[in-house]
Amino acid sequence: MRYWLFKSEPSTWSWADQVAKGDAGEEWDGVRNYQARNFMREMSVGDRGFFYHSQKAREIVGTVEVIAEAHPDSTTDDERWDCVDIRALEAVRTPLSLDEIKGDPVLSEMVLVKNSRLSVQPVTEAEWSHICKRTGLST
DNA sequence: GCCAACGTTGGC
DNA sequence: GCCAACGTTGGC
Repeated sequence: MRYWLFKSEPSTWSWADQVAKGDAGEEWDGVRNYQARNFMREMSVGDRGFFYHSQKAREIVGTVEVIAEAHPDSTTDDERWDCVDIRALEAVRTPLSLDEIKGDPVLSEMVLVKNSRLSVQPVTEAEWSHICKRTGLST
């Protein structure tokens, strides 16, 4: 299993929106960046990811599971763009802020810190378990 | 609200 | 195929 991070502006698509979709989940559509798309094409059903709020919030708020492999993005006819489907798994007990991530030696090399503009990105197993521990997630 | 960083587009 | 111009994202 691999680990990822999905970034979203809460005003566009928030954790609460994702939770409201329940186990049926929802397409992670609207990605128009090749790097982010390529990562989605690498995903398998069962992969886990963090859900991160960008802009004003800037914090990890929960975990998600990939429930469908990459398929054409239904919001465009442009066949270049694929996306996966994800469902909400678990909310963090306390959100982990970007400042805390930057200040943590284990996490300061995260893609989130190094390439802040990438909206879908890989997370290492070490980063995953460390964040789960810090935020009270069951992994 | 500003601006740096980055990605994309299009002219040459 | 290079690079300038432009648009977008997201942290501050």
